[in-house]
Amino acid sequence: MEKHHPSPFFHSDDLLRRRSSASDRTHDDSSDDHVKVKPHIMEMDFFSTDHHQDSKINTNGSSSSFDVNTGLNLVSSRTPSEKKSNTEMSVLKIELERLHEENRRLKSMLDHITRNYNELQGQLFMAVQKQALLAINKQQVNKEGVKGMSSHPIMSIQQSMDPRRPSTTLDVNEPSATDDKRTELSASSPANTTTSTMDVVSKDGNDDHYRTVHIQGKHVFVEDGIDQTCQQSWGTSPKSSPMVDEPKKEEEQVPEVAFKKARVSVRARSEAPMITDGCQWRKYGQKMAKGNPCPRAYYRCTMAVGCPVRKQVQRCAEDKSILITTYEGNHNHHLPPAATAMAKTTSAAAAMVLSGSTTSKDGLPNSSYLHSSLPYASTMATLSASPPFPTITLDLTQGPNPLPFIRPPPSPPTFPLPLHGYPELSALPAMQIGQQQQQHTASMVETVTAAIASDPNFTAVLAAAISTFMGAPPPPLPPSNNGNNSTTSQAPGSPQLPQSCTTFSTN
DNA sequence: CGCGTTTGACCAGCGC
DNA sequence: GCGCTGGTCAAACGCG
Repeated sequence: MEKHHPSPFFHSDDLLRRRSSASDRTHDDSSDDHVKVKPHIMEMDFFSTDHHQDSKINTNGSSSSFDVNTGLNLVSSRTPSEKKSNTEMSVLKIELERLHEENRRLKSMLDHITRNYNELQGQLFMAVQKQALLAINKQQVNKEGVKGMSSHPIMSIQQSMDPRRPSTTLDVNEPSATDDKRTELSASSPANTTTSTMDVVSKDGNDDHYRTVHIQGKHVFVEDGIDQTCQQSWGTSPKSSPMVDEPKKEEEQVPEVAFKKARVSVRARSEAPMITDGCQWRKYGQKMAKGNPCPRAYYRCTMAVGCPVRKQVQRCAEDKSILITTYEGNHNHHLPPAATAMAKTTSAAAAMVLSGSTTSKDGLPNSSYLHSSLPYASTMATLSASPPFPTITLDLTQGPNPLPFIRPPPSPPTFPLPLHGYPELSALPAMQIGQQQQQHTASMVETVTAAIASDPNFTAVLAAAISTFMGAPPPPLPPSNNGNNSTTSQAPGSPQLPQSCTTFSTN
């Protein structure tokens, strides 16, 4: 259905290359001619009306060589206007050459920048998670050392119990404001109306103890709980899906299993029935889901035979303009260039999630959980996880507090978002990284979340990152392979990750 | 005719 | 055990 188009860069470059190839050829010819064919030039000029030789020679700006090469003193037979046009042609060719070179330079620069961006983005989110967890540990230490922390502007700690299992949770800032077992590390700087949230789930050394970090605006909520993914298998139909029995070894790799079986979904406003994410999908079913008048559509990846990746697309019952798409499963093939670009862009960021598992403690849909517990839920992007299917949810919907200047374009949504279309995305992480090295935890978190809040598509890219990283082709394999090598390719050295668990849609 | 979508049937898991 | 629900299958259908 969805056809991916070659990158505009490729197009323009290709065009340029093709255009310039003519000049390349003539250029080479000329040089060759100068060296080797020179003895024959006389004959060629004598019988040919082709002016290439002349123009080549003229590029040297030496009209005398013209006479010498031909030996026919043809100059005298040319009109001044012909000479002039030849000169102009040469100039144009040189200019074309120059542009071609410049284009190549810019292209390599772009590659370089993209690579750097990927790395930095990954580092950024690694740092966010690290800092958040660091802050938790700090609080736990404080909690043990100091009692009555509620007077602290940032921290107040509250012990609570997980419904299923005792766990230590921290409730900071407003202990009585919510019953959620979470810790909020609040940066003190006020008045940032743009908010966005991101949930990061990590695991402790303890196998079944997980920690969810919600980032909302300037606040970081930390949530402890039990990791169910180690005990619970995820998947669709155990009977049918080839992905289930595909790699049975996965079952032995507990943490990876948990991650592989994660889902990633995105809530976003979109009028389009489905979003373009770089993969090809075939609809295989549609169902009416309970509590939602809109049917849920089931799609299967058709980019490779037997690719187990599926996705569900459904409109939100409360707001039909919101499209909820959920990806699950692992691609067993190389991603198309569009998806690969997205994967590259964001794969590093997913390393953050990799460091833990993707799960959360309660079985509630995280969107509702977050929306009920977070004041700006409708305007923020949320990335969360929830059992029984560990699901990373990205909420890109914008509600009563829209960000007028950063609204996504109204055109049909297409993922991955072309980075070059969002130049600020390239600049931001590097900026933030530079700041994070110098600033306090709180301000770092603030910076990060502000960056996320400043552009919903940044979050989209992040979500894409995580989901695509989970489904990204092994790094050593060449990207942009459209050839759907349907061999199950797991990088020998790289962890097995769920592939392309992503859902995208924008306005 | 091939490919993708539609749609009812079927199956499994879960809760009562 | 039964019913509900989610997920998948596969035959029928439509379109280019």
